[in-house]
Amino acid sequence: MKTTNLLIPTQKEAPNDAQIISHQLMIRAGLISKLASGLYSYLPMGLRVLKKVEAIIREEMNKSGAQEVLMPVAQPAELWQESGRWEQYGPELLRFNDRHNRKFCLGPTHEEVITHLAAQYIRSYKQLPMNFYQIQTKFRDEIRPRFGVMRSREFIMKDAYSFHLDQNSLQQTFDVMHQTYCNIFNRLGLDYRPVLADSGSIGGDNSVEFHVLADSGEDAICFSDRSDYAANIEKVAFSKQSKTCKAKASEEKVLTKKKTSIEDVAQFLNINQEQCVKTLIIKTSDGFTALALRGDHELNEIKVQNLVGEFEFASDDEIKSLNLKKGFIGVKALSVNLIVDYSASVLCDFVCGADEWDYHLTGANWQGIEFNEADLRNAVEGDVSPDGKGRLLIKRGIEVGHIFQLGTKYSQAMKANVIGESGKAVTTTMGCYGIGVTRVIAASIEQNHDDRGIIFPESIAPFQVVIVPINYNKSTRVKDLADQLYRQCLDAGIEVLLDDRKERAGIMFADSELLGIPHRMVLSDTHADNGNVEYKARNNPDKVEVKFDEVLSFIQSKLG
RNA sequence: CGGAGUGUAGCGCAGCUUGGUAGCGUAUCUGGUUUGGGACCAGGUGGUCGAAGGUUCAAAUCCUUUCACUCCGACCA
Repeated sequence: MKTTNLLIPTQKEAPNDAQIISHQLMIRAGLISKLASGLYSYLPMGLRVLKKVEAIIREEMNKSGAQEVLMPVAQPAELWQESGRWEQYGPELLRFNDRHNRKFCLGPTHEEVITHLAAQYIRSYKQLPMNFYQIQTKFRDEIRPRFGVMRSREFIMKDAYSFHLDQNSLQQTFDVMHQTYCNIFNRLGLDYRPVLADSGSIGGDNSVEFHVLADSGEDAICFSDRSDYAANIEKVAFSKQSKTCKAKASEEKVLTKKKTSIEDVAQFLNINQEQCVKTLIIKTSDGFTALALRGDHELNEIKVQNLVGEFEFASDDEIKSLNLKKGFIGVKALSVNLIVDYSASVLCDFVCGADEWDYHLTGANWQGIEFNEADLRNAVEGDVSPDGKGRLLIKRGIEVGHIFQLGTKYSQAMKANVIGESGKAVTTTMGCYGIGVTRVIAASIEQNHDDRGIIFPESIAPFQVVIVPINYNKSTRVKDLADQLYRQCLDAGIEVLLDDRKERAGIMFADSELLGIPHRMVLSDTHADNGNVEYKARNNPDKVEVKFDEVLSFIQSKLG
C-alpha cells in the first residue's frame, strides 16, 4: 500500500492521559484513537496489527483441534439468570432493555451462551470432547479503565470453552491448550511465563495464567530461582513452619509515642520489621476477627476471603468499640478470634502493640494466647519457594492469557448433559481458555520499543517492509526505482508500504521508526549512482547497501 | 463508590490570583527557499475557553450546579 492512501495520523506528542509507553506509542503511531473512556477505534495501522495477532491465534487454535464459532455480544438476561450470574455480577455487567422492555446485557464473557449451545446440540458422550472458540468483542464496564487498550471497557478476546465427559478428558485438553498458548505467545514474539493462578470468582481448581513480563504490569509474579515454580503472588501458598527459636526475653512495655506504623516502631526501637507483629481487625459476616502478620508482610485479601468469606476492614469507630487502640493493637488484649499467619506464629521475643496508647511490648511471646494459624500473607522476595527448591524472585507481569478448569458449574446450572455409556445423563465437565487479543498488542509494545518508537516483531508488524524514497516527487530516477521495487515486493507477496508522500527524509524516517516496521529500504539519487539500495532493520542500527538487482532476494532472505 | 486533580485550536500548554480585544509551540493550508534525520521565511485557516445558571456595564477569569476525563484503592483477558 501507499502511504498517501492511508490514514496514519502520527504525532510528536502523546496526550497527557497516556501513562504507559505502549499507550503513548499506540496513540503517537496512529494505531488507535480514543472515543471515550475505555473505548478505542482501531485505525488502519492498528487494525492490521490486530488482524495479524488474530490470525496467529486462529491458526494455532485450529491446529489444536478447536472449532471456531461466533456468538452474539448482546445476550438475554434469561441465560444469566439461569447460571445465577445476573445477580452475582456487579455493575461491571452492562445491562439494558430492548424496545419490548426485555432485559439484555453486553457479554463480558460467553460461558452462558456456549453452555446453552452445548446443552442444545451435544447429546451423546460420543460427541465429546469438543472445544469451541471465538474471537469476539467483550464489554466489561470496568471501574477504572486505564492504560489505553491494556485495560479498556470494550476489548477483543479469544475465548474458548471445552466440554468433556470426565476430568481426565478435561485435563488432556487443558494440557493441549497450555501448549497451544505457548505456541501462540512464542509466535507473537513475547517474553512470557505461565504461572499458577487463583481462579477467582469463576471457580475451579487448576488455573494457569500467562504473563508477559514488563515493569508496567499490574500483577506481581513469583519465580523460584532454582526450579520451574512460578505463580501469581496471590496464589503463592505457604505452609506451616516449625518453630526454631525459643522465648528468652522477658516482656517489657516501652514508650513509643505516636509511632503507629511498623516502619516507625522498627526504626525507633532499632530492630528489623521482621521482628514485629502487626494486628489487623476485620469485619466478617460473623463479627470481628483479628489477623496477625509479621511486620514486613502484606495481607493477602484473597487468602483471607477463602478463609472467612467476604470481609472488610474494621473502621476506626469499630476498633474503638472493641476497646482497642489503633496503631497500638497487640495480641494480648483481644476479645475477638485471632488468626496468626504461619510466619508470625513462629516468632519469639517479638514486638507488638501494648493495647495502650503510645506503648508497645518488646520481648513478647505467644505463650498463653489462644489463636488459630493460617496462611494470610503475600509472598515477598527471598521467601523459600513453596516447592522447597530455591528462593522466590518477584517480577511484574501483564496477564495476557488464562486457562482454567471450570468443572460443572455452568453445565450443571444450564443442564448441559449428555447420555453416557451407561445410558444415563452425565453432566459435562468444562474448561475455559482466554487470551486478551487487544491487550497482547499493548503488551508486545511494552516489551519492544526504544526512544524512537515501536519495534514490532515481524509476526505482527503492520507491514513487513517500508520503502522510503528520498525526493520521490522530484527525482524521476528515484521514483522509477521505488515503484519498481514496490511492484517486485507486491508480486513476491511481501507486505510492503511505499512512502510516497512529499515529505523530507527525516519525517519519513521518524514515522517508519515510530510505527516499528521491521525492514526499511531507502532509495536515493546517491545510492542510485552506485546501483544500490540502503537497507536497515528496525532492531539494528547498522545500514547495509544492497545492489538493486539483488534487492528482492535480499529482502526475502531477511523475512522470517 | 471513596480520596486527589484536570477541562482553553487536532496534540502539548500559557492566560485565571488582581474581570476589560483569545494567546504560544506544534499540526494544518498558500507561496517561496531548502532536501539523508521531525527545515527556514512570509501569509492564512481553525476556539460558543467542558456545559448550564448566577454576580457584573463587562466573565476563560468570581460564585453555584452539572458533565467529562485522568491519577491512587477493590475487578480482570
